[in-house]
Amino acid sequence: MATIGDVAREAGVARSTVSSVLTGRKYVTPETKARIEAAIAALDFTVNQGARALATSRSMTLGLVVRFHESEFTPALATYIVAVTDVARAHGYRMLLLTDFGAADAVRTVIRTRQVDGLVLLNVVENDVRFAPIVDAAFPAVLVGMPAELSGLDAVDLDFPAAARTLVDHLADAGHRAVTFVTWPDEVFAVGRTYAAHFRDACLEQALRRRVVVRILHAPVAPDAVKEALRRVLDSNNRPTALVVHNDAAIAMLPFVLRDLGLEVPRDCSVVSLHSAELGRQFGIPYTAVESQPERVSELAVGRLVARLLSPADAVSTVLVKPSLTVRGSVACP
Amino acid sequence: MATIGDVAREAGVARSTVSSVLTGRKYVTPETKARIEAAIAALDFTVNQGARALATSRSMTLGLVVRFHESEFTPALATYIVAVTDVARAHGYRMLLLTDFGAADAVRTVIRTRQVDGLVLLNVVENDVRFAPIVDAAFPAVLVGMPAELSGLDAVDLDFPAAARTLVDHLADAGHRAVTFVTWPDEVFAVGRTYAAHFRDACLEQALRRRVVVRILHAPVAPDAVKEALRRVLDSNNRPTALVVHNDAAIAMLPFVLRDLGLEVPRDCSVVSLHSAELGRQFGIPYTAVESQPERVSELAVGRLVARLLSPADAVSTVLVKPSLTVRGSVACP
DNA sequence: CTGAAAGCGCTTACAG
DNA sequence: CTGAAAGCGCTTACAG
Repeated sequence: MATIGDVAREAGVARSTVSSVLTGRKYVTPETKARIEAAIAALDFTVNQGARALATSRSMTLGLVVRFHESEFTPALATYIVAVTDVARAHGYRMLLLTDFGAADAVRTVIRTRQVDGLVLLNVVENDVRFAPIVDAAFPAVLVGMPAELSGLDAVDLDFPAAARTLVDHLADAGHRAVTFVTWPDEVFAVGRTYAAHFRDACLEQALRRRVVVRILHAPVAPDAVKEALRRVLDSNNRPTALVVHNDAAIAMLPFVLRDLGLEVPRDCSVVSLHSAELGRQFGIPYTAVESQPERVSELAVGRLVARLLSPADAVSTVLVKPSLTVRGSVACP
Repeated sequence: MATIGDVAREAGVARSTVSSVLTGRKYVTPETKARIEAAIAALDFTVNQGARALATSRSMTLGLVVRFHESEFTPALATYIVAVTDVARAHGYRMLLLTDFGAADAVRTVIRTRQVDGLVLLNVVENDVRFAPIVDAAFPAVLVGMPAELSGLDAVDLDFPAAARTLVDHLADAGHRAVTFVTWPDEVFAVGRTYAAHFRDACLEQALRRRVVVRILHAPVAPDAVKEALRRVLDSNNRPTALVVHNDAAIAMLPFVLRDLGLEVPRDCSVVSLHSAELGRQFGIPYTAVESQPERVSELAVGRLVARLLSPADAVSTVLVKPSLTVRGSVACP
């Protein structure tokens, strides 16, 4: 493996001059530069990133901290992982993957060993154990998902309250007055998934405002259990005229249940949903919906983190991605 | 951030002695060792991995090369990413995530910049463009998935031929003589997914051996298209008595189609499948099946790579994970 | 058993 | 504009 010294010798200059053209931080006469570039090409030289990191004390690497909660339904995780990594590379950063191994300790260790310049946290919960070591070390980080109010960290997420209002309005505008809101199981709220709570709160508020009566169903995510829960709602005498669904498992299973019961959308029941874009695409979920925007969220999150690395004193910010409604004709007048 | 020099000063020893207790490669008297450990604790010292990597020329980092093929159906990708990373950590390795950016160049660059000690390739295809730079550099790597015969690289995968034989036998044993084999669309074969071809070949061979007549359906993966394709097969006069499905999109949509047509499994049609464990779990796919084993495959793959890092001269090996059949009562006598 | 020295491959003031 | 020197934080022969 050629080193910067080999290149310098080949080009007949000092190592520091080679370094100048590598970093581009210093003017080098075109002729010298050309000679150095020729030497680099001839020797097939590539800078040793580790050595550079040691010299600059910047690793040009970000850490992606992923957590897995068994109780959840997250086929969309890969989309975020890949999107975040792609965006990071576009900014010139590599991505170190940190899976959960006693999350708080993992974060503490990676910060202290100086392996990464900043952290991206996926699957954030309200009072995430990963926050403390980051805040303690005043380490640059960005959250994908909303924390509780005062985490002191940058965060990016879909605007779940706005999404809820959009969906409720869509139903209210069509004349619905009694809807069932299918949301996540209690555990999801309990572990502090703010997307669940924020969506629910906004949904109920907007319903009140629009004079829509809402019943809440905390549906499980296990396939059979969620079907059974949906069946009970749809097979009753006072069937709601519409469903607002915020539960990926439920929306994936809903078509089965509807067919079982011989119900048609929107004739017998209107449906709107908020679900992951990935799920929607792969299962062709045919309902009017707001879908997650993993690419957009990832782009903004990494962009924020990179900006903070450049100016650490920036004020902490929270960015909410505007939801967009895709109308698919699953809503009719009741 | 405390350095090894700070620790040495605090403990009143030389830096090299501190290094000896850090690496554990040299005997140090218990008293000195205790003093050094106390100093490490007092200063909250953690070794700078980059500096260590530079000194040892081993990064203790593996690269995970992920490719995305739009045409595919891979909600299971995250499972592999997380599993591989977990296993690597258990072996003391960090994981650098490399998403596709002109795959061959990406691999070449990461090898030359010495950022990783070895590579794990996910989503391998038959004549993967990522092979050449690895073989050229004689770089340690392991493939998750089967390459064409002579890649010269270690590989680990589910034993797809054995899985095919198991499923065909299961149907043949129950007396089925005319089955339809639902497989991946042509593109999947065309891009060189060996799992598709290996399964198909073994399926057809075993059917011949067991005197089962097989019709082949290359089903698309788009939700509506795959439903339509299944509908045509199941709604015909000469409906097969059983289905062998190897196509995650098809198996996910099959229950819809069956209910639409008012068909019951196994009364009207038997079903066996090979699909991803992730899909099976999240959608509760109710059919007798062989499921992918992401954890097991990941464990063996990383284990193989780590072993090769220790003894680079080992013979190249191909490991096939034995499939296991989960019987769920979706097969009856025709 | 311990320590002084050299070196891993870079970058960055600082002279010239 | 170019180069010699020091330094980033470790490890590893090699003396003692």
